[in-house]
Amino acid sequence: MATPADDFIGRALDVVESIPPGSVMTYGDVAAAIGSRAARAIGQIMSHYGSDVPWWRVVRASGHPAIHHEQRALEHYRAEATPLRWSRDGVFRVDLAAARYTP
DNA sequence: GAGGTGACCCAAG
DNA sequence: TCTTGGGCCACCT
Repeated sequence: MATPADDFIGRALDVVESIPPGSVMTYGDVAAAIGSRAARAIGQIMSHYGSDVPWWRVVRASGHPAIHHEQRALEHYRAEATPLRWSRDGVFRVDLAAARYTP
């Protein structure tokens, strides 16, 4: 039976949902997890369907959260004790070395 | 069927 | 550490 998760979108959302609290994955890792390299497509999907998944656990390869959503993501990181690296300008990024989730 | 867009990735300076 | 340029993939109209 073809469940919604069989679609590219469903799989992407399923991977994001599988990320445990306090951990994060990069867009590229999510794309690779479903057998694709469409990191950008993940972002597009998140912008439309991310409302139903912990999108804040998905960050760029540099550790920066979804652009224009940094403040919102920060609230979740602090609530989940996600390891962060702060810059002198008040800019933060996720410490992938400690928070990157590898299934 | 084709083109434009995007919550991106990588390599080099 | 930051910036620039090019490339890849999937979605939407």
